Amino acid sequence: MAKKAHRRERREQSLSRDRIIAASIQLLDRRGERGLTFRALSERLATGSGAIYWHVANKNDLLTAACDALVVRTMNQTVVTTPKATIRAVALGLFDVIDEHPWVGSALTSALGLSPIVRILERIGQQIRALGVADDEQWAAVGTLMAYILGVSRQNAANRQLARARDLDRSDFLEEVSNAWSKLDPKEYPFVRSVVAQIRDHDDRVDFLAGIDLILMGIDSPRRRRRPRR
Amino acid sequence: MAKKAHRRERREQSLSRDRIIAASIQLLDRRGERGLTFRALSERLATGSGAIYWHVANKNDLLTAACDALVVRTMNQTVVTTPKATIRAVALGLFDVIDEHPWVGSALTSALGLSPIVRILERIGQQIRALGVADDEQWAAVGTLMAYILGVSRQNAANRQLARARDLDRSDFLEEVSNAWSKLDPKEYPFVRSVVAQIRDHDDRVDFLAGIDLILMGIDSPRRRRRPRR
DNA sequence: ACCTGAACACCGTTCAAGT
DNA sequence: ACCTGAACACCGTTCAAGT
Repeated sequence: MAKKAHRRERREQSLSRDRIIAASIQLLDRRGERGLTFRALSERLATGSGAIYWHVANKNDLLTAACDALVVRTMNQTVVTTPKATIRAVALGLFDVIDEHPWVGSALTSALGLSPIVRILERIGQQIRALGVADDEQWAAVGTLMAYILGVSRQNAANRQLARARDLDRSDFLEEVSNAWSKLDPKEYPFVRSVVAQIRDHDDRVDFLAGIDLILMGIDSPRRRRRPRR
Repeated sequence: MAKKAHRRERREQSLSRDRIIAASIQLLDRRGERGLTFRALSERLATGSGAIYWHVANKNDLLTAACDALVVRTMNQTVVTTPKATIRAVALGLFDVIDEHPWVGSALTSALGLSPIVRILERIGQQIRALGVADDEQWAAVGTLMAYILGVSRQNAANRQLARARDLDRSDFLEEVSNAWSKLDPKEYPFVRSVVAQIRDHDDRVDFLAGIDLILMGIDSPRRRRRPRR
């Protein structure tokens, strides 16, 4: 008599950091942020939960690594042309990854000085330099763009997740939001009520790029008080 | 013989949503995001964990409510003067609350259409209107500012938390980041390496306001191609 | 109407023990 | 060196039962 009636078939590939990260991305995509679990992961990888800790420090490390993998992929996909076009491409690339993988948005906050953020800073920074922005203003410019890109992308992703959680598609969701906003007290919320119409049929990606252009315009326009003649 | 040797003294005040929210804020401030627990909360409020569910739908509801309480307070504290000054004041107010209560940053993402976000949109929107921005461009302007404010504040808060977790003060933390960045490959990371010096002695609040001004400049500057003469 | 607290179905992380 | 899986110390949420 065999010791175990039906032993689990052993995984064919041996465990590795990369395989763990790939499985994590799948889990996060398919089941959301709360779907990434050491139990779910070890089941999917046909291993013990403790084995994962041999390749990965902890859950946070795992999340950052998954994030970084996607950021690297995105950066490699954007072609470098003129500075402004490149900035737009990087921005849109990040917007789209976060739209597709909403968990990237929240994970990306975690640590300045950590690789995914640094990669993005570098990419944008090089373009800001190419634009001829003064040395001592480069940091502010890059920081502003960075904050904007992550800020909008994250908010967009949050909305999508909210919609998905309630089984609504994009337009149903916007419908619901604009309905809720229409019911606000017009005395207390005149502005929000006045943009209800705009909310309903706006295009997130277009708005996003409009904001980028707004910031690029600010970067380009003369600092200080008076405008130098051209 | 008494049934219980030392019965727990009963709370003097009866439970209420407000008291629960106040206690949650304290817990979040003192012990961080992971310190908000129904068990910790019920102990602090001298009640059963289930009792809290009578006043609050679930943990997410609780988090949003705590968030909203602080946003309301902040909005009430900012004085309205000129449009741009008001925008700066609102922005700085939010920056500071999030700096002081880092968990507000992450909780604020959650839901468009939910009160704290709507409150902020309204406040900024009214100023954008007062600036005379065209109707169909107001939404983009407000959205950009909003994303920027939340984006930077959140990143700042994340850094502070990271520093606190490692028992470093601000300058030690920046020291560490700039050290790490100095070690990056200069061929791969020329930009990041060139701004290492700026990172070390920059003032977050000043940079933050510089970004706001950058965006306000963009909002003010003529759209389309050509500049109208003044 | 409001509160209690045990019970349920989960977590991340550790670690002695195996190969 | 790498893996196993039980054990530990937690979670959020529910719910019969109490007042």
